[in-house]
Amino acid sequence: MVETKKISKRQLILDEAAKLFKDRGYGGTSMRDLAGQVGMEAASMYNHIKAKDEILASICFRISDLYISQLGEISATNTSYGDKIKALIRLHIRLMVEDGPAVSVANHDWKYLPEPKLGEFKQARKTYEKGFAALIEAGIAAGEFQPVNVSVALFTILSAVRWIELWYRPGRDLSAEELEANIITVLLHGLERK
Amino acid sequence: MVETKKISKRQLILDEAAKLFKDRGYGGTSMRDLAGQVGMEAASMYNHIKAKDEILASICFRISDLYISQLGEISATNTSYGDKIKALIRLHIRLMVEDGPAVSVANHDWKYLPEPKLGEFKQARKTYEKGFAALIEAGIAAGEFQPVNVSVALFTILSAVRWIELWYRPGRDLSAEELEANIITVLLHGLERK
DNA sequence: TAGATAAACGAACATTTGTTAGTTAATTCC
DNA sequence: GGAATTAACTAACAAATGTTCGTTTATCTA
Repeated sequence: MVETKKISKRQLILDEAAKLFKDRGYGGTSMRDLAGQVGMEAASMYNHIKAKDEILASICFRISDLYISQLGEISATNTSYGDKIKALIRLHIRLMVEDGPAVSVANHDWKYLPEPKLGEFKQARKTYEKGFAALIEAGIAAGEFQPVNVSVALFTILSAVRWIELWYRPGRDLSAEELEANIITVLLHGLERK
Repeated sequence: MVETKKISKRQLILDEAAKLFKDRGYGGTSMRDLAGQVGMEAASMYNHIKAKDEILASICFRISDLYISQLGEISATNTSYGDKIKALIRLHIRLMVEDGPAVSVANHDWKYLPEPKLGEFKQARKTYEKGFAALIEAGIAAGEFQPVNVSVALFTILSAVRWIELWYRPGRDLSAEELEANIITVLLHGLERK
């Protein structure tokens, strides 16, 4: 038997769902829309998934798990806090470029998760933010960073990389590497000349 | 006749709509939900508004008009480019704090505008971004700013202030003024110590 | 090859959606 | 005070929603 289906039908549904959710939003995407994109009838999809909101949950938690595990690895490295922050910024950019639609859904449509999934996701996000903030705080304590409000710095960084999804298209005049370098310059060194 | 209704019923509908759209999204908010919040039946609202998407358009264009007119004023002032950028950052923060729900809707739900409104809004946004980018470019040319990619700087700044909506609550331990000062520090001077 | 499982289908379901129609009560105008 | 306008209501609409049902077709297993 030839190995033609490298990707499961379920994964195909999740991938197409991420694209549609990103473009039209969760509520704006009907199961019939999605089925049309996948190439089957809406009813047939229920052989592979349990419900519409299970699709959403699958996408969101895959991304949040990824972020949290990566944060753990980066925190544990033996480098300066500046380097850790840079690594995190690079992680965000890389994930956005490589897994754009899913990241976008995890950023915007998570609020349509039904309880108790909603609470779990919020907690996961908080865990990530806490870990990120701890690095900034330690960097300030070590004298590496300016004594700026930690929450403000955290969200400024998080949102700066989040915007990429709405703007960056692979194959723009800017490579992913240049994108990283420029964002890091602005965030870590500032726009104004010293 | 006593002057009790300082605010029109239409404006009340628009205000409540902005809050609901922000929380549940445009598609996630039904006209019956909105009517319940306003305090009348769904059908009654059609005495004050033409259609659901007209509500969305009203909110979005009020905000975009505001931004564009303010950008014009700030551009025309006789100050350094650093000061102009700071003024714009302050404008974003102030609008977000004072008119949060509407700004949030203009940031997220504009994509559900039907044509031709959608095209008009996109153009308005592009106009604003062009004007903002021109200031950054001029600042670089004048030697005030680092020679960073203009688009990256633009979107890093725009998204940094956009994040406030999801995080800042008036009456937090941080005042609006401190918020401004901290964000400007991070964006213009950078996180790292010089 | 026979039987079992997986995966597709069309049809129908109960709700919910935005909106309109027709009507009635309140307010304003002359 | 009568007429006209405004703004509210109930009822209903057609369309779209997520999902289930029973059935058929394809695929794998023994």
